[in-house]
Amino acid sequence: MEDSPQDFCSLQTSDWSFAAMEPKTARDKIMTAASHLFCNHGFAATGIDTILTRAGTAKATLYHHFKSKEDLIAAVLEAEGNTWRNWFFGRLAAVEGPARTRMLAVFDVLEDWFSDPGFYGCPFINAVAEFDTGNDAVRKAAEKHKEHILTWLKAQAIELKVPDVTETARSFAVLLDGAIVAAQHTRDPSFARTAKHMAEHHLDAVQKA
Amino acid sequence: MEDSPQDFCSLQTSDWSFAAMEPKTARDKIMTAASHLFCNHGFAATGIDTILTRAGTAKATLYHHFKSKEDLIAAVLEAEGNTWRNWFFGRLAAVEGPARTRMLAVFDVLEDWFSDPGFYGCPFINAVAEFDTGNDAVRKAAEKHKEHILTWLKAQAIELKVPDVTETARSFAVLLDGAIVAAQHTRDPSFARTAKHMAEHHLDAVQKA
DNA sequence: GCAACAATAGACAGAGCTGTCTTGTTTTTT
DNA sequence: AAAAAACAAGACAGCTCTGTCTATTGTTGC
Repeated sequence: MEDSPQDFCSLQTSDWSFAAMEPKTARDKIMTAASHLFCNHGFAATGIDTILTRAGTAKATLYHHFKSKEDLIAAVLEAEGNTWRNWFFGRLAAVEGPARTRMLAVFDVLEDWFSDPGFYGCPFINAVAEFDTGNDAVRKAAEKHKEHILTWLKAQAIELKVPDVTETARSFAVLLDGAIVAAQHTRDPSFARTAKHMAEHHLDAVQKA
Repeated sequence: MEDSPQDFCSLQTSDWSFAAMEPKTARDKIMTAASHLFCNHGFAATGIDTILTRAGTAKATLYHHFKSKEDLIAAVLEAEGNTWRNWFFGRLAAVEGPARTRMLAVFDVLEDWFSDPGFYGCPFINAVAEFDTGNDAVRKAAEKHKEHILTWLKAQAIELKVPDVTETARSFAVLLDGAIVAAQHTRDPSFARTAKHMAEHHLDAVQKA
């Protein structure tokens, strides 16, 4: 269970996670520690004291910034979502070429994500898996995250002039989730390429029609 | 948090879960209760006493049959896996027609699963999401489950004479995971059909080559 | 009938959990 | 320099958790 901060600090290159940012204020230190622990050991399994020890802060400080553990979980999820989406969409915005190329580049960026030694799957998928019916705030946060991704996908699909924009976005969403879970379970980043091939097949099929 | 057994008993028609079997021995009663609670509220969040109350058994009985909570979790996962695979592959074995039809029928059966009001996602995906690096036995159990599915998929792919059996099986696995997660998050069973369309596109693409 | 087993009921220990509170110190702002 | 905010350190209450243990009651096989 002991989880040395060292092996994590060696991953500081990973810029897709809030937990990789070097914290300045005590609030950031708490968020960073909580982010890492929640994502690697689960939300329920991570105690407040463990977070405090890792963050090197006092308990009163935590409860000064967050009114409860649930509140902290919500804050961590939101921060992780923001950081990840900035990273992900930023990478994609830099892709040159037509919409099809950019849309398929999704899976190249995914593969980079999967290849990071600190990859632990999608925090939202993991959170919903843990709480399921228990925590509605978590479900809503995950929903919002997925909505952001769907919106981006739809914008690309419109540019691509596919016949059914919504269905293409949904298809890509399924491939995204599937690749994430497969890569998380097997620790094999190449599932991103498997998903990419299917995305190509899908676009070929709907565009030639 | 209270979780009336009634609303669950109304789902006793769902035969894909161990938790839907009517228990006879005390051991079964514990397994059934644990199965339901673990899958609906998470593993860490479910206490032993909660399981005992639901099962209506004594604590000593639980620790007579299982040496620890971890042991119980392992047993529940194995039972859930067996029950689910029997149901899933049983349904598929009953499908008439060529291998392609049977392989695509995977997603029809999935949609039935997703449509069950008691659907909570895949226990193995949820378990790995919750424990991640924490519990190796859980990872191994999930691996074994995925291996069973991949084996079945490969057998179909061989019958279908696709050029790359392994890659087709991997592709279907990604679609499976993706559909499960998407359906779990949105509670929209039609993601199974989205996945099915992509599976068709994939088979079309690799078979015409 | 009797021995072996399975199950019940519940007290109990030891630990961990969340969250509150106090007291003092450091940092920032004005 | 003075006032205000942020933080550290840790005791504490109240609860829940896992797992053990004792004492007792059914149930089954021989």
